[in-house]
Amino acid sequence: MGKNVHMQTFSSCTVSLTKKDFFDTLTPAQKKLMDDNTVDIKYNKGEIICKHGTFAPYIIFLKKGLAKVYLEGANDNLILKLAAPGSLIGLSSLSDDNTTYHYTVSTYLDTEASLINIDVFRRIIRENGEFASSVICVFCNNTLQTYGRFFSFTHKQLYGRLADILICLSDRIFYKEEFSLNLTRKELGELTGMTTESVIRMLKKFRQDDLIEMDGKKLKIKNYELLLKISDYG
Amino acid sequence: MGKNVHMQTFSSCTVSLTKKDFFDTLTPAQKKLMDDNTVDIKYNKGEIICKHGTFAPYIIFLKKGLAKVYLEGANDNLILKLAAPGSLIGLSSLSDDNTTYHYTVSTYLDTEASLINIDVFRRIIRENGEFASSVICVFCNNTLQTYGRFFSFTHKQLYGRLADILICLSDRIFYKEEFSLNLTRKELGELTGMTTESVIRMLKKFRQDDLIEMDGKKLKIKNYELLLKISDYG
DNA sequence: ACTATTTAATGATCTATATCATTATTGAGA
DNA sequence: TCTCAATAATGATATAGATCATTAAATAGT
Repeated sequence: MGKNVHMQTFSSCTVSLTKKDFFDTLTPAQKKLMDDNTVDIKYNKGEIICKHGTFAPYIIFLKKGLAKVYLEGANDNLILKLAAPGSLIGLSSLSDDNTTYHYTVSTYLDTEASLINIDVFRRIIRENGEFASSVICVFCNNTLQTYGRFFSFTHKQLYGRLADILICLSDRIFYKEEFSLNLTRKELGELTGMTTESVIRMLKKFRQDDLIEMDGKKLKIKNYELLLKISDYG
Repeated sequence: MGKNVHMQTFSSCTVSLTKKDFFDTLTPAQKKLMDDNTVDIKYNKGEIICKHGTFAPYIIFLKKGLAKVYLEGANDNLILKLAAPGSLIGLSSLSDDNTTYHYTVSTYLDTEASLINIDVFRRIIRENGEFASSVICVFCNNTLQTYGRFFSFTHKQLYGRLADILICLSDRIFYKEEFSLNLTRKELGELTGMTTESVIRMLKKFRQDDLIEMDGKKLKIKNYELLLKISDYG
């Protein structure tokens, strides 16, 4: 009976699950208002969508592709999360007193995004309680995810963190156990908080232990269960 | 000209600044509704206010005292933040599909809290856009703080993290440079993600370098500027 | 006031992971 | 097809910080 709530449930997975019905709470008038104040933009792989510290004129809704949300350090970045289609980016700029972007976002793949005027977004939050609740829901999910990631980073070691990410990529981004890895080892390192060299070594270990199979950019998870156990164990 | 936005601005400080006017957006009727569905409770030092995984009937508003919000690990905890008077706790349980507390909260000092019925809280969010915006604002601040902390944990070493916390205690909790340290070394360790022994060693180092002065539970910051530099440098 | 328990302090080791140095491989542009 | 730059791979070494072991001091309970 009941679900066992335990630290083991924390994962450093970085992707919130998609909310398809996010804009369904809008009235037709609000929908129109938003549409009139939104532009759709296509980005090539590797382009920057928004830059930490710049003024935030939009909330960004990711329609297609894949992006990383990160903090820039002196030498290395800290990836806060991967943004898959359905993600809202820039919500933390909704605060009235802090209207800049609080992270940099750039694309991994060719990406399409809707840029929604932030003042209109704010106005609709004030007008429409259901919509406001949805936004709060997104914040809740982001918060939980960040906490889980935080726990992983402080309590798991490299094996566990890398296992986390592989599971995350499989479960939440590519939706299958075999996928083409578009991330470099360096980027995997940024996602897991380890050096490139360590990523390489850990991946090798995983391959030797028959947990995964790699061929060029193709990666296949061979022993999902054990990988999950490694993620849990730390 | 302009403010230089840089990673150095990240701190592992754990306290959001107080929002005094949080409930000012409520109409008299909403204020009454909330009051009728709120109980005020006093907790002794060391008591648990809410436990990770239990159902969340309340949003907790901290009126007096000091509490820690943390995740329980097998051996050690991860303190997510310190809650000073003015803090709202349990907001992440507002999400409709996840109505449990996502962390444990216990008190450091004798503490007073208002427990606000969560359904009433939800209802008022839907009814009152201004209030919803304020809640979103709190989420924004929490998010920023968590990101900063995350950055510190992954990019700074022990010196920097301990410096962060001392500055935080001074600036945001006690509001002066000399204060009585109510936290044990173990708790400081949980706040900074290091072992008790390391806290002790770092504190000793700080004392030797004439950054701080300690006498029993009294702690005095002697060289605030340099401490800040250490926090920045990492 | 006296024991028992918790907390603090300190030194000696150990280890996970970073750092450094080098070579191999891949991919992109001319 | 060749060249240059980026990425990947691998071994050797260094180190921050954890872990372990012990003693000292402080706090609490009887």
